[in-house]
Amino acid sequence: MPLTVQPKNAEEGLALEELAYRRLREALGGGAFLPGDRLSIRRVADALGMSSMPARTALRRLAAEQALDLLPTGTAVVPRLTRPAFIELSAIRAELEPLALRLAAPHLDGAALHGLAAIVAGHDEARARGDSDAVRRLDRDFLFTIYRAAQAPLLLNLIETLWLRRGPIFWELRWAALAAGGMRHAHGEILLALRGGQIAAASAALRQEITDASLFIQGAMRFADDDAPKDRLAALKRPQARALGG
Amino acid sequence: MPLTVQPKNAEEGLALEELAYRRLREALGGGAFLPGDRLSIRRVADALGMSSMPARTALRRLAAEQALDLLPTGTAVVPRLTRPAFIELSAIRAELEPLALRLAAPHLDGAALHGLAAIVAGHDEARARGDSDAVRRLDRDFLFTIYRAAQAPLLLNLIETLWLRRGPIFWELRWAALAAGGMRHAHGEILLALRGGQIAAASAALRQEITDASLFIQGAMRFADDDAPKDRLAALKRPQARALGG
DNA sequence: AGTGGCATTTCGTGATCACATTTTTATGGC
DNA sequence: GCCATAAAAATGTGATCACGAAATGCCACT
Repeated sequence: MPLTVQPKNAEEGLALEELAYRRLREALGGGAFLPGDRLSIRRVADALGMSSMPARTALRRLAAEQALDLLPTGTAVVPRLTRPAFIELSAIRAELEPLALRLAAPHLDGAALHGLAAIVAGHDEARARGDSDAVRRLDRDFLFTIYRAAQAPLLLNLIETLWLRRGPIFWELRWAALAAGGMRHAHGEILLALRGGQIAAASAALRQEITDASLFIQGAMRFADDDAPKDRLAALKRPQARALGG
Repeated sequence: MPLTVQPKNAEEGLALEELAYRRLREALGGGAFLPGDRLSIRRVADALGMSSMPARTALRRLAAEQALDLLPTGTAVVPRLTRPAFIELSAIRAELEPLALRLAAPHLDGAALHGLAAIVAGHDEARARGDSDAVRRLDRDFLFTIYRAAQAPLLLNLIETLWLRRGPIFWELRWAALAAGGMRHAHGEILLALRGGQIAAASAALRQEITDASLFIQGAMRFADDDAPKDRLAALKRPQARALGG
């Protein structure tokens, strides 16, 4: 992941398919789409100013990575997580991310720990400012700085995919994210354990954080399947409610 | 209205891309290719009797699933696991597969346990016969019967992907697989624990099996990175060593 | 106004082609 | 015999098009 951001120059020499893929991936992770949105090949191609081919390939790639779902007709759609799917996703994260932390721990030298401390400090400051975007970004930075240190490319890729798939439902929770200020912030605790060489404790704290966040979201979120039955009946009477059309 | 034409056989009504994908996936899992083999779009398309488009899409899909690697030029290549990559893969499996077992345990009723017992019995018989292919297949059946019972589609998909990626190196180990007869066979132990409702014990046994198998393979296998330096020198003197498959 | 049926638009799939780059093979010089 | 070099074959990418299926919109009819 490039640290320096130079979109124009960076995108200039890229293959079109790679450009489309990155744009779509960024849009997905950034909450540009809502769960249920349909992304047709031609519309994406038009929006990106390219022919169908690169857009098609990019959409298929994201679908293969589980970042998009495919309708039976082949149309790509932003995943609409059901409650069981979200629980499953959280359970997988609760296994893989502590694993990544344990793998990373031996590689975290003083400089790396110092960098993590800076992230935590920045996070606390951002939270004091009420800058929820910065909080979220720094939360992510803290964890992925650790995961990258694991030097486990396959595992890192899996975790990124899981986050990407969780992305859309998180952005629908933008309102709840503010309330999440009351959620226990475990990164300081994790950092402390890492500093002390207590790898198992750090791993357990991370697992606990993931589990807690999952429970919080399960409580705060109304999932697609939760209200589906009654909504279907309601939709018969009031055809507007929330069409899934794009 | 007929949604799609009823296929005469399983492959008849299939979209070409799906057919290519399944054929390639089956070939990969079945050991038809060797690590390092290059699969070019046109050659695959020719072999399957279709145009480039479906073959291209199928190869890209497998690459996105990490079942194939891509050279910088875009050519697909059967993954050549290095030792660190294999260790990483095993570590991920050691987390995810026990998780799947724990999720599956509540759903394993008497009939399911009976089916598992039949698989174990068949496995023991096949091992007595020296039928290593059947042993391998029943080993896989035993585990995936459990994993499917977890009713966790995302997790199942991840595990399948990991197995697919591990596939090629396993088939290079065909010779060693026979010697693996001495490897502890933990499935009976797992089944016993499941029968007794000892989920944690079953999970631990599965994790131990994965770890043991990983260590065995690490000992028996010469990985790509292990002998790369000297082999490159040898290849300069004997240019034939191993031609790329087609 | 509600409804059934039909036309239009949109969509994914797959074929074919041009183009630039890479990889392989043949060639010639040492 | 060995290696650099050029010719040739192979390869990935992306554009464009045709085709059938699906979704949408429209309008006449009741």
